Amino acid sequence: MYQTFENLTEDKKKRILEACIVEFADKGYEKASTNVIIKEAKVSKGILFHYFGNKKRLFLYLVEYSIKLLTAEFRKYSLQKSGDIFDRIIEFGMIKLKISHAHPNITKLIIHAYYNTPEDIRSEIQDKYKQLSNEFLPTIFNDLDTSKFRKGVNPKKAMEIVMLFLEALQQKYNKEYQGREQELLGDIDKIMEEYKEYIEVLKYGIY
Amino acid sequence: MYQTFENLTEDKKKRILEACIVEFADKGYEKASTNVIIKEAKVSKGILFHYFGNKKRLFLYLVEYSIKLLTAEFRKYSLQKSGDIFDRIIEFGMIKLKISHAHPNITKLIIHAYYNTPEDIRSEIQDKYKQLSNEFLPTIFNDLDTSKFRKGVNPKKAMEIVMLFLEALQQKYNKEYQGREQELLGDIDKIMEEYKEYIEVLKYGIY
Amino acid sequence: MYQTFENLTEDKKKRILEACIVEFADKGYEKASTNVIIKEAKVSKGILFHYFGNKKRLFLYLVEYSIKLLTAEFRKYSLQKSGDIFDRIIEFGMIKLKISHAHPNITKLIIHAYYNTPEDIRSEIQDKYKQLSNEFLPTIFNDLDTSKFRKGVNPKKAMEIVMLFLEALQQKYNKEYQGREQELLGDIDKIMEEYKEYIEVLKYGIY
Amino acid sequence: MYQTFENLTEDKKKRILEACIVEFADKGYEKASTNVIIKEAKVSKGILFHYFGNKKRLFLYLVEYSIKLLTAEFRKYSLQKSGDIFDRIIEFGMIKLKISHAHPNITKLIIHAYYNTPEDIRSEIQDKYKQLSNEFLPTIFNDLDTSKFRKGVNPKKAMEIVMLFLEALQQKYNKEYQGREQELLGDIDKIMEEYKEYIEVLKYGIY
DNA sequence: AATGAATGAGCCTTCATTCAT
DNA sequence: GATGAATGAAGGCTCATTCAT
Repeated sequence: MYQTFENLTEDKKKRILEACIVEFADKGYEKASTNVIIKEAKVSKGILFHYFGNKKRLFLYLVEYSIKLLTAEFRKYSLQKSGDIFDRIIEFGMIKLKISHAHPNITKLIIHAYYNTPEDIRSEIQDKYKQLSNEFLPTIFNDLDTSKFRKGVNPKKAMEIVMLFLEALQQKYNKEYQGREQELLGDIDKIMEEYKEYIEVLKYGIY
Repeated sequence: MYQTFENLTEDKKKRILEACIVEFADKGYEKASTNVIIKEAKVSKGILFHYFGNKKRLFLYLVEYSIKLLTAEFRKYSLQKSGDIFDRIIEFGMIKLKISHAHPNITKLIIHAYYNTPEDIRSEIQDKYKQLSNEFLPTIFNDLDTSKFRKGVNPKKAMEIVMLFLEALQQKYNKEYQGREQELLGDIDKIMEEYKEYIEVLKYGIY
Repeated sequence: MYQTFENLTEDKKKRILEACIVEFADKGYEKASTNVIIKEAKVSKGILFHYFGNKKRLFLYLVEYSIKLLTAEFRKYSLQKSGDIFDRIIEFGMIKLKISHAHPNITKLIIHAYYNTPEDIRSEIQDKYKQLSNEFLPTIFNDLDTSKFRKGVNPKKAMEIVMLFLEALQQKYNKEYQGREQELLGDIDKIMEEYKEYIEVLKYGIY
Repeated sequence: MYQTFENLTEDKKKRILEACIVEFADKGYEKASTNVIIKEAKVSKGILFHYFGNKKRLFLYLVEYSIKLLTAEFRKYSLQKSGDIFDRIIEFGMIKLKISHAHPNITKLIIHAYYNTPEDIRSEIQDKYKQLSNEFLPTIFNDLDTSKFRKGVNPKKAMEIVMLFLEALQQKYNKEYQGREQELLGDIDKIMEEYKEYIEVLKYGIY
């Protein structure tokens, strides 16, 4: 599957991928138009479907591609294996923000795919997301030093709270900067400050 | 705006609203079809556009209507003004769940509108959401008894954390029950249990 | 169903019907193109589907229309109620030929529909054909005078033979004149001669 | 023409032929897809067109091949040269049925080709059919013992009637079993019984 | 000889919106 | 106010055929 596409010259592959990602990131799955894509990528109608079969599979491919790319990006930043869990979390959040900013369209596409998954590829997409968290959550929570936790605090629940909270925070920023993503870069310092402040409260609560 | 529609007989208004809400809740903004709506509502094509101008303004109207309706529902449950903030939050969550269940389509539409806002009415929709939270957040956080808060905990930030967390939790459940909303009812007790457990950890952290 | 179309002005209806019939008669169901039809009929894409829903239903409508038209044509020639069965059959065959010639495209469409029925409207089309034969076969075989039949000849089987034979003959001519229908007119006398000769043999056999 | 194909290894030839026959028999000429064929036959797109030029010539080749195959099959059953003509005809019908059943796809393809010939190879296909009947009709009608014929019966016309009738009968069964060809096998005895009965009437008529 | 990537016209159908009545 | 016929661009997708390799 997708073999034909993978074998293309780097240049053409890039042209097509870029056109697809921009279109899907911009319009979301339903409104994205294969016509716009082929025009932008300067390829024929037939060949797009020759590569990807149909729109759904194309989208699935893009999600997969995006996740792989983001994964690779994450790997570049090797998290400190030791240290305080909240320090790690803060670091993790910063990395996330940086990557988001380096690949705004990929990020947009991924977010879109997460919240508006086309019904009949939902499970496949969810699997891919699960893989992603399976790889990175352990990195964060491994060797968790629970000795500092207050008595009566269930470590598992505590970490779930932290994760849910991080997600909500990310989303808050996504919504806030929707349509003016470029401004996010300028505000990164401010954001990180706020971010740390939040974490500080959580940390204070759990320790 | 919408005046002609508002002046309709209660019966016709209801028929149209119901048809619209079901369709938009079911298919989302993009895929919702005005054809389906007019067929279901038994009105003519022309009149729908006469009332609402275009699909976008129709959707905007529905969002407004839904928010008003949910607001009214919330007002029925007058939160205890005093008492522990976390007790209030738990109560708030329960009310939310109950209302969600009493108006599943309205809830669906509202969630959809929040996450997939059509670009050119985004700010208008976001305004409406802001009004909503402006009315209810104070209800929860008013007369906040911060005396129990641990020293060094910024009450405002603490409450923001709680709110963000609640939102994330809601979303977690939305995703979990996507496509099988009816099962949520049966699981309500389990959900409330988990909900309380989470809150307990947060509470423990802040007090 | 089809009401909207039926209410059109005679002129427009005719234009559309003509375009449809020519296209379907010419190309058959699968290859007939709605694009060609709308271009020929000078109507918009949307309106064709507004009238008929989809290609299949359009075809079904045309079959129905054609059968009605042919039926009406047949009725104009009131078969002599009495007289020898074979005389009636010969007359019937002549009428058939004449009508075929007066409405070559309708005939073509009908034949096509009979032998290449699109799978999922097959039963509906077959029903319509059954109605047709239900109306006219009795006209021929009513008050059948079997007194002249040779002993041992099962009248029902004999008539079945005659009918099957007539059909085969019709088909033989259809195939023979395929693509040069206009020449059939010139050959009608010759054909009728041959036709009578065949019937004569059958008659001779049965009496 | 077709030389390159004929020179292929038996195995590859068979693979291609089988794939083509199944596809054309199943879908008919128009809807048959060369894509399906090459996938099934495991050959490249280019080579199929290299062998056969285009879809039409491919189909023509298949018709030719099928007719040759059926011819060969017929030859295996050498009709009794003498004996009553109607006995021969009954035997002929039985052979036809048996062969049909032994090669259902070939039969289907041939029937389709007969009734839905693509316009611009129509005459070529009709020629091939003519060859077929030219070979076998004499087999049946040779040494026709007309002594038993009733006076006044033109033997040639009589035989034409019989042939036309046989064709009509075949077609009647084709239509009857359209879409449930496999059931024909179970009904073969019943069919042969009916077949004989019809012939009996004809025979009775002519003798 | 053999491959299969590439083409682009064509397919049927849906859509929000307009406008004469 | 109310109707619904009419528009035609756009949708995803398929197809036989070509051609560089």
